[in-house]
Amino acid sequence: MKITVADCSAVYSGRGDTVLPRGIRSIIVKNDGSVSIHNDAGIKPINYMKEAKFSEYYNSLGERIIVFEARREILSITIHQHLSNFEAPLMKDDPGLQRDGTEDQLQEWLSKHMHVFGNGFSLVRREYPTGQGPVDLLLLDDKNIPVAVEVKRIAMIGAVDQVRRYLDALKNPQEISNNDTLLDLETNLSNGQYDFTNTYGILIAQDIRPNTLKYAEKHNIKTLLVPEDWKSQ
Amino acid sequence: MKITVADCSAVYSGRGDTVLPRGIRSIIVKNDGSVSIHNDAGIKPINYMKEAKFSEYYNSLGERIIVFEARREILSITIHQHLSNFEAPLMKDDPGLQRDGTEDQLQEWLSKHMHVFGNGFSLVRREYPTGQGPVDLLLLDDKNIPVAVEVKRIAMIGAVDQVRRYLDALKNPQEISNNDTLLDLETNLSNGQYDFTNTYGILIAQDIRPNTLKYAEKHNIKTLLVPEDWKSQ
DNA sequence: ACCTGTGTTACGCGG
DNA sequence: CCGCGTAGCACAGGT
Repeated sequence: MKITVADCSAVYSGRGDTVLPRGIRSIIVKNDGSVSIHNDAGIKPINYMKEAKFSEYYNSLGERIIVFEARREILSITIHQHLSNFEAPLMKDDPGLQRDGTEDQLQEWLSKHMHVFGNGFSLVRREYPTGQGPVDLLLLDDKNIPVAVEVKRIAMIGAVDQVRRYLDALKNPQEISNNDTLLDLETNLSNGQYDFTNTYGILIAQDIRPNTLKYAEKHNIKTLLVPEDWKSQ
Repeated sequence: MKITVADCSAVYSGRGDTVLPRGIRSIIVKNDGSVSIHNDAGIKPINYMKEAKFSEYYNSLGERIIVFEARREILSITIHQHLSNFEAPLMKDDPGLQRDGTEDQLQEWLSKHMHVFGNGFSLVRREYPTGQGPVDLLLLDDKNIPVAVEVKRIAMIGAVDQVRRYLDALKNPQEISNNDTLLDLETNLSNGQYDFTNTYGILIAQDIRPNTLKYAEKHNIKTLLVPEDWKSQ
């Protein structure tokens, strides 16, 4: 990874359009071709582009212009004054980050601890396809009614809408989306055994925001909190 | 901004929990106290924390441990081997990025080009409060029916849900959210003049994804595309 | 401080 | 390549 400190300006065009006025910043070019222009605050770069190829030119003032290109995007950096350089030789294959308590782990844990949902609940399958994307968990309750469960670490209003979409799709299986996978279709067909007419939704999370709680209630979606010590159960 | 290259490992605990195994990386500390640990690929740092205060210790192996703390978060970096250092003196106040074609600009432009919506449309107001957050534009159509318009650059499925929430809130103004601002309430009261019983929604964007189009149709929300050359009109 | 919405979100996964 | 969903999302703007 190579760092250049320079008085520079930049123009980006692609997914959006931005202009970065002249100023002194760090330009970081990584081994995979990713570039970022950083100022002296915050986490995110001001301008950036990933896995790009670059070429260099000189303008009429003799200033160096570096053009990064990829995927119908272009980032052009003008070096008005080069200040310093630094080379950081890093690892080729970083072992990478290990996350803990992710939604996926929570989903896995819940699939093995049905009692959290109440008595008589059983798992049909994780990531059950609905035709509007897979629902996190499909359960059967004590009356054998299928239940669509959305799992979140922090549940915000969009999570309720997700459940509504899934329930909608489960109740109206005739609506077949272009984006359904073969798996979707096969599963739905082979699972004609499930009667979704009375299906309902549960939103379960470690934290549910007050507005989200209200919104869920309004749309008859049940809400549950995950036991705080779930990881140690 | 100070860059340290080191063989390091890290543990983060706060909004989530992560462990970063030992490896050679760049540790960037910015002037506002933000830290990021970067590997040699991609745009995002592996670990990071913003505007944190740090303190240093040495463990029994004589390795330096830097602990960053803020807002009930903690990031602990162990320096197994220090490799190099670099200081990049940047500007205190960066002029910052100028964006073009943002949703806000698009909204502004649309508010002045009602003809895009059809004949006889007029603007009531931008950011009209609904009790479920402000709708981007509130219009009156040729029959004086209020129309809730959601503006997006790229419209995905969540945008449709947003419109549904707004319409819902407009049709049922008795539901007063905790998060309504005074402005919300005042405006809603003073605008009892509008009859929302027949209100409907329009989703307008530069790009609407196929699934989103279908989903909008299903819920009787109209969709419109912004003229591609809107910026030059 | 929390909540809401945008972003060139980035990133990973699946098709 | 697109579509979808998560993220320690970051960040700005409001209350």
